[in-house]
Amino acid sequence: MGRCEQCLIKQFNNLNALSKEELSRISDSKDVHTFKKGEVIFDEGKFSSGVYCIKDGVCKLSQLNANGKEQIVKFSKKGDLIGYHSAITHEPSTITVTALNDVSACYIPQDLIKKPLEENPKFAGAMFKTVCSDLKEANNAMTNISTNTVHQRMADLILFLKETYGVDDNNTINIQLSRKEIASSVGTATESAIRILSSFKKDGLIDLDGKAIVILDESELKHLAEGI
Amino acid sequence: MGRCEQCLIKQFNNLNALSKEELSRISDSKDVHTFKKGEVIFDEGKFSSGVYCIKDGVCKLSQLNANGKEQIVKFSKKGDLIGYHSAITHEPSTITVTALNDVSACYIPQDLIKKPLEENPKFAGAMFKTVCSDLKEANNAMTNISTNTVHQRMADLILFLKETYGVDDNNTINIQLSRKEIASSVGTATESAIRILSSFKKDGLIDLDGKAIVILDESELKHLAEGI
DNA sequence: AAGTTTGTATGATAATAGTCATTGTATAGC
DNA sequence: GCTATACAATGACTATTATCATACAAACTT
Repeated sequence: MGRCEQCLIKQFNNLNALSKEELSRISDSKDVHTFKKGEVIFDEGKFSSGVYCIKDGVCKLSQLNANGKEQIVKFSKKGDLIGYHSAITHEPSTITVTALNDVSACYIPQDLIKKPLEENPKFAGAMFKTVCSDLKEANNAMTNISTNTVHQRMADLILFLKETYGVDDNNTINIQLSRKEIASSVGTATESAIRILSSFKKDGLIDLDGKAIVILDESELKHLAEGI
Repeated sequence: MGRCEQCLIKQFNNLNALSKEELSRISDSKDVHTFKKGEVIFDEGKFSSGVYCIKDGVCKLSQLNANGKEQIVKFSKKGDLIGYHSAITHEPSTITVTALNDVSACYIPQDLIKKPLEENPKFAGAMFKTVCSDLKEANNAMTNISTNTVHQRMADLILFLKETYGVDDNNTINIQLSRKEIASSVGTATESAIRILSSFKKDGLIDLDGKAIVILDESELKHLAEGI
């Protein structure tokens, strides 16, 4: 197993603010976990006893309402740290994290994160900024869901997926979600999500090939997302 | 003007984690600002050059979408610190803060907050927990807006207002919002909010007297909020 | 390979919520 | 106190979105 000191993933996250000694201590105790597509990494209501640094793969962070409807609140990918909430607040997790494709992640025991958080201002400051940014995104999502139509949010999601995960040579988005997952992210019923994707295809905005989404008219999608 | 060292408000927030020296330095530079009902404390898109500690009053934190629809993302009251986002991230504010009634707040210049944030782990840790808690609430709100009906969210808001601001001897909620503000918090149109409040009154769940809301049947409101 | 399960697609319909219009009612400014 | 303005309430109507039903396709199971 590789050493954290040499790991390139941390260039993408706040662990690069740690000192050599702190990294070395983490490297001695960390453990690489792998999760198959669909597997739950940790569960709403339970304590996550540590923090995961995602090495590869994408996962969804979601919540269930009282009637069992799911809302995806965030996607996390390579470089993201997940599970820090419990480590900071000593409260059970309020979200479930599920692998969307095969995920490998380094598990870092809670203590090894908490100590630098208390003693290393550079690391603490970086983490603080990350949470502030997450909060900003959550507020934006709330306003988006509340004030925009499902059509707008669908266009917005497609653009977000392109922005975040990129496209291949054919302008096909580099991540494949099920229709149910798309619906849970947009905040609508699965049937509505399917219908809107079909109408986007009919209107020449996108092409659909199974779960793959090809972006055909990005500027029109942008107009749609802004409600024009 | 009183000294921060003696101020009782800080018992309710993270400033109590500051050292005597830090508090004294803040006290020397702080400034009490007052805002009339409806006045904007700071604006979406602009930098807030400092942090406010609310001494008295209630304010709303809101965002506008592209079409000018408002979404209230949070209420803040006595003891809350607002405006820390810009101080941490050096980005313009993504929310507008507006006084809902007459507000007095101590303005603390950015530098005096940033220094303890970097050097005082106790204060930094407390602030970190606060932002994590805000994030948790924002995620819950997102799921609530996305998966619950307007009726449920209205019942939820009424219970939240009671929980947060209390009720007087007649079970009247100790804060008065306009119908538009209620609608912007619930995430619906003003007319819909009015209609739902009227139906709650008709069903004996609440009583309405101008802007005042009297809670008559709390347990039924709870059932409603949970979708039962 | 056949059967089972899960996911996708679409029509029909119903529920929900939004918009527009109108009237009445406070509230603020002069 | 009176007028202008904003706020509240409600009806009528429309638009949006969810639900239910069904058909078909894809992906596992054994």
